[in-house]
Amino acid sequence: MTTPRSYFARPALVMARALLGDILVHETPEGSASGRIVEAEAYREDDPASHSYRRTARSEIMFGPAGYAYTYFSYGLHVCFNVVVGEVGHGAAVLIRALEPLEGIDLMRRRRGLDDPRKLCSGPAKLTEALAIEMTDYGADLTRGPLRVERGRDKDFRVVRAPRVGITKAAAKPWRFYIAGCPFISKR
DNA sequence: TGAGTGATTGACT
DNA sequence: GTCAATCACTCAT
Repeated sequence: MTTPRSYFARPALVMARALLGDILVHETPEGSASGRIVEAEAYREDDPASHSYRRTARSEIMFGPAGYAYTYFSYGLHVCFNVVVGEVGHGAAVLIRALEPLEGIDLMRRRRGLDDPRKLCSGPAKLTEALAIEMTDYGADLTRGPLRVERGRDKDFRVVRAPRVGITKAAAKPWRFYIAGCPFISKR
């Protein structure tokens, strides 16, 4: 299954909400793992909290075509995963913060060293570990291929809009979206 | 060339 | 609630 690039070429705030209920899949030699996106945050170039606030080598990919992976290394030990969104020339992306594990749960358990499904993907650096997403996935095409986003069928849920998590700049902007009542979102 | 910073997590008090 | 781990990136010398 593939997802058209045009799906991703919409503004960050629209996409942060639209991606909820979609499925993130990663197929590796160890097996396939996937999860339903239940929490996401929007980042834009006019936003001091965004890596694209300054256009640099690292953030350049956010200004290119939508539907590619932007991964970054955080706090010296974590990888976080973003979906590049919006029109070419706009530095926009959506940070995927939490998944509801669907496929390959035993594989995720092994990678995370945990049993509780609620803790496997309930944070931006947790889901990358569970799905084995690494810096080598920087720039991966998410419309097709081993690491991809598939459109979800069930979108029958209520969405909560709230301030983003863990940032110091522009912390008041309510650009975090998550599925109401979902037990798989990150806390705080 | 080097210091400060950070879209985090997990262990410990 | 507090704090260490640990490094790529950014900006200032």
